[in-house]
Amino acid sequence: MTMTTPGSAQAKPPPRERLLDAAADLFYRRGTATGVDALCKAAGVSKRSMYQLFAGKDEVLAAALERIGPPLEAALLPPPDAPADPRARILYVFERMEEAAAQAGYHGCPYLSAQVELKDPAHQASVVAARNKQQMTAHFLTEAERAGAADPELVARRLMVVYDGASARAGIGSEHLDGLSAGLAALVLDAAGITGAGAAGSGAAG
Amino acid sequence: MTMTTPGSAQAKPPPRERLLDAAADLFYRRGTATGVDALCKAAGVSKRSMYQLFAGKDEVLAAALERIGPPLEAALLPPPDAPADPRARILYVFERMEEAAAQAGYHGCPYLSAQVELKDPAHQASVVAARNKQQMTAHFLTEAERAGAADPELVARRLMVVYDGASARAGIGSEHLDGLSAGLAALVLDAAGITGAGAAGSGAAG
DNA sequence: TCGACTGTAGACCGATCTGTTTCCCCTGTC
DNA sequence: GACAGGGGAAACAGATCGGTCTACAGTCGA
Repeated sequence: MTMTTPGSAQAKPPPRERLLDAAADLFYRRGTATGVDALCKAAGVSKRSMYQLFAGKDEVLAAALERIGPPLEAALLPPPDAPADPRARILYVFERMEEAAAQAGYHGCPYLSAQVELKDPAHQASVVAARNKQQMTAHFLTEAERAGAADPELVARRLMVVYDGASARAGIGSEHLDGLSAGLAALVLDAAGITGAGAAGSGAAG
Repeated sequence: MTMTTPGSAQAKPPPRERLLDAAADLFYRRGTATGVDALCKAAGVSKRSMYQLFAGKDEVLAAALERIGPPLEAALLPPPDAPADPRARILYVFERMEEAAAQAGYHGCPYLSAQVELKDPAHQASVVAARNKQQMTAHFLTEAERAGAADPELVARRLMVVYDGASARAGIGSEHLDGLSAGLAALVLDAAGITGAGAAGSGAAG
């Protein structure tokens, strides 16, 4: 076996990872119109290497969106062993998103941004984005089912609308969300009869 | 007076209007990355004329976003003399938006798309977009105040989140919204105690 | 020391980008 | 008919686009 992966974690990761990291960062901050020259320069990778590792820019974009999936889920979704309360496990997502949205440099959900920018739902990066967003929908759906909601799919769809709307508005700087999305999500849960562990029902005031 | 504006409404509008119409269409359908060559060709206007009428592409984009404001408001906001019921005047917006979103070629709110694509809130087109979106917020705020809501600004902010989230998800083809946004808006109004003209209060089921 | 291999640097290609300029037709006025 | 001006067609410029290719430096095992 050739030592393509150095045994001791030394200076920098291999070109492929450097490319994906730079792509996730640049495409998110500056948009998918960022050129491959800028991308390769930021990654410290030659274009020759990039085109050996990927078929083209679109594939790099799709792979970068794929790559940020696990860390994004880890940051937004509650760990499987955390609180068992479905309501808490749903509101958790909105609380983490609002925390992220309060940071400087937040530009909304990277999947939604990519889909809006590309406009073509058939683009491979759009497909990856849609698939990853589906995981959050699945989380909402699972918890709504666990909570015994009458129409868990409606709950999940409503929560996704709240999530995308709030993150988008925060991402373009039009909204500061001090609990706005969490309050809206709580409203959705109240209407579905998904109450907290031992809490009472419809107490959320307008 | 030279006959720059022909007295009789003949074949085609002047170059400026043709440019703005083509810009609104192309930038919305293909994104703001559309080139000026394609724009001028679609408008039937020479680049020479375009750069005489506008300082550059960015100014054309901003002017095009400005131009679509009045017709968009006319299509989405209830006419001032229509129903006096604040709840109906709010839900009206979501019903019109869902109708538009059901049409082929819908790609979400053009203002939000532009802001997401440009990413720079200081871009003149982003400023125009933000100003125009503010008018819908003002409509929601006015009606929430008229309805005597305890926190009309919160109601307006929540409604904008629902509006942007639903239109964005419909625009990228991830959602079909059969009353989804209107139901969510109704939930917001219920929580704020904004009931219909003679209707009862909190009947919306999850 | 010698390939074999990997990866960087960067020239290069044709196409396209924004923006400028030239040329010329067409129309209205005198 | 002469002429002024608006505006379309298109060449042009310099930069950048996505993508290909050559040249060379470093590192490995033998």
